[in-house]
Amino acid sequence: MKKVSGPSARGFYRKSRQRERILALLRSTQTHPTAAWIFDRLRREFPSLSVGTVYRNIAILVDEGLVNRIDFGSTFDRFDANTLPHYHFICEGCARIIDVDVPFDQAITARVDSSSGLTARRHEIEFYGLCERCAKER
Amino acid sequence: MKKVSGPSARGFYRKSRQRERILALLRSTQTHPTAAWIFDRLRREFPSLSVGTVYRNIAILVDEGLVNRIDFGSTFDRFDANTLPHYHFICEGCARIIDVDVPFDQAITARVDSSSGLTARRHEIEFYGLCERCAKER
DNA sequence: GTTCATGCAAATCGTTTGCACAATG
DNA sequence: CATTGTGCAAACGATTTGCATGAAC
Repeated sequence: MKKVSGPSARGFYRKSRQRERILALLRSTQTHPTAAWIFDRLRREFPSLSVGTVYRNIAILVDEGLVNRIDFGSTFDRFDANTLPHYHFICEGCARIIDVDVPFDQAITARVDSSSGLTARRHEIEFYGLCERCAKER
Repeated sequence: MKKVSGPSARGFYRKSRQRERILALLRSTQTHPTAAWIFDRLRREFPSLSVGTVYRNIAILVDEGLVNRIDFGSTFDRFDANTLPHYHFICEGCARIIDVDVPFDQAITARVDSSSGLTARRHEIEFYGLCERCAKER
């Protein structure tokens, strides 16, 4: 249970044309692209681009705080037999997922204005921070 | 952009000792196990257990609504250059992720009672439902 | 000139699947 | 006995990594 931080917070990165373009691409769209999508787009400009470069640069951009990775801080699926509505706390130190006793608030789902064309049926909340154990270790 | 539903909602599953134990295991813990963790535990009881069986049974349990899969309905990572706090809408029809204009409510983070030992620093919300396009197709 | 980023390809890792056999109903 | 579940191993798909070369500073 690890794999939480970025590539290496060494702080200094040389600039590269490829990374500049990846960031520009991500900033130019409202969608939430996958690495494959980015690769496909940029291949036109950089005919010899490789997927490794895309992944490495995304990791750097995430490390720099310019881009967010949308996941649960975990690469593999997790499962939960608690089928009652409840929220999760994800520890940024150890990646544990913990049920929180924050009351489930069904009214939040209704905050999505249906005039947007979106029909929200449910919602989930994840809280991020440090669990007791990890908070002490720092 | 697909892969949204379960194995096959054919509705009938024979019972199996392995699946019963997987469900019992998931119900016995507050953690949110990965398939590997389950496999490792059950290997003791079923020395010839295979990972395929674990995955197949989890899929069945999810299909039956007895277990939830914790992910974003997507197998690959997605990225977002919008670093301002905002919420996401995930379409259960096409798996698209859409920014919603629900006002960001920082107060929600404070709902995590610090007496629980958890230190929440931020939160995220995902709304699930159907986007305009998918709602029409049904 | 030294260091870091790139391209290429192979490796890794979580998950899925085809097949022959065992268990269920 | 007809069908579904299991184990095994191979296949898969997304992501990562080692290495030699090229770009950045």
